[in-house]
Amino acid sequence: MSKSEKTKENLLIAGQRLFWTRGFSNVSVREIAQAANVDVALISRYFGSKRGLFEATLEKLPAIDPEDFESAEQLVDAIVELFVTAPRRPGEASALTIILSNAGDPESSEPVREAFRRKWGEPMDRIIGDPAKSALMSAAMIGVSVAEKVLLLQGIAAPGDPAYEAQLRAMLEAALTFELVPAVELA
Amino acid sequence: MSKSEKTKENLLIAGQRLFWTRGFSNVSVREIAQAANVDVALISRYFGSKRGLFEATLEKLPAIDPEDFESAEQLVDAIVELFVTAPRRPGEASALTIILSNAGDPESSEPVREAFRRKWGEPMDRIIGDPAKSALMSAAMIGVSVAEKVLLLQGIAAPGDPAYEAQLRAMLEAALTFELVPAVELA
DNA sequence: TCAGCATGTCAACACCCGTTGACTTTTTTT
DNA sequence: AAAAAAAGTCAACGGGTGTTGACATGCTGA
Repeated sequence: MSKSEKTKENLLIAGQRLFWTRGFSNVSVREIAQAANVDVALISRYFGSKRGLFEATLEKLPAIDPEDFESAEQLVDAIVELFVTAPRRPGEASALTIILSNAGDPESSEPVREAFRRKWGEPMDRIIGDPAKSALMSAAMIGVSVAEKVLLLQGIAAPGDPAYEAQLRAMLEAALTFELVPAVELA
Repeated sequence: MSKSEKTKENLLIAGQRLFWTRGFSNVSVREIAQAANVDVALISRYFGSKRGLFEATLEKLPAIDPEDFESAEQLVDAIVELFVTAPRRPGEASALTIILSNAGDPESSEPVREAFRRKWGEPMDRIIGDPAKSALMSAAMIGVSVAEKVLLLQGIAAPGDPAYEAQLRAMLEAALTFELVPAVELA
């Protein structure tokens, strides 16, 4: 790897960590440069602009590959891994945090939305077949994440709790079989 | 109403509209002042600071009163009204949008979280009895809102669709009866 | 060795931010 | 009508923002 490739990589890693947790507008280029041990000017040089670096980090998001799945049920495991297990590994932020921390900013929410659609939304639609159920599963994951990370609600099992993953899995399966429109009758 | 009360009111209305839709850090005091036809300096004068105005707008959020409910089931109607019907009235932003558009900003997410807890979270806990189910209902509403407003997912019935409200109601009722930990068995 | 390119450094740019204090205007009270 | 209080105006402050271009340094091939 050439020298410049190495500094590009450093900027990407630092940008990823900061952008993904605090959102585009809440992180400054100088802060990223300092975290990457690199001069600020190099961000504009190598990525064109702050936004360019942001979009480059989005490219590093893991994606769902429809080829890997034969049934919708198999998807649940992958989603739990992608949205819950992986983010807990050191250095890997939650994909959902990105969505949330950029929700209010029109400039950054658009590339985030596009990345989500391309990397997860469309593959999930393809696997599940029904866009409504696919959307509902996304909604379930997002809802729990917001409740846990933003509102800091008690009651939902803590992420450290071994029951947490099972609970999310159950919610996803419920979403998968949830009868949409008209409303279901419940006891 | 005295003259100053009127301009305070104008600032609150403008701040409400802008803060609640675009988030604290994505709105400038000059923009609010212009929208309220008022000088910028008056924000600091009347509310102490930008943050002071922000917190003052949060006080105008509608609240849930436990006195009004005898059963958890009655709550579903109120939540749908509060989070779905009311925001569609002109000038009233969604309470959920506030949560989302401030999720990435540590400074503003704290007062938002506090307001949420005081106005909705605790009353809901009181009515439902089980904090886990209460949290799950919040999560359901949030998830659907993010899917609809942020990710712009297709598949979930559009807000204009008469089926939309019934669908949300069904989701809330499902959350209310959803068996948490251990995972439920589904067909 | 020296030219040429790649890479990194630095200071400055124009701009926007929230906040402040001195000032003028308007309203109310004496 | 004069004095006092309230309300509003304006310019400037220090500081942070992303971006740029001139310059210095490093490395590489002729």
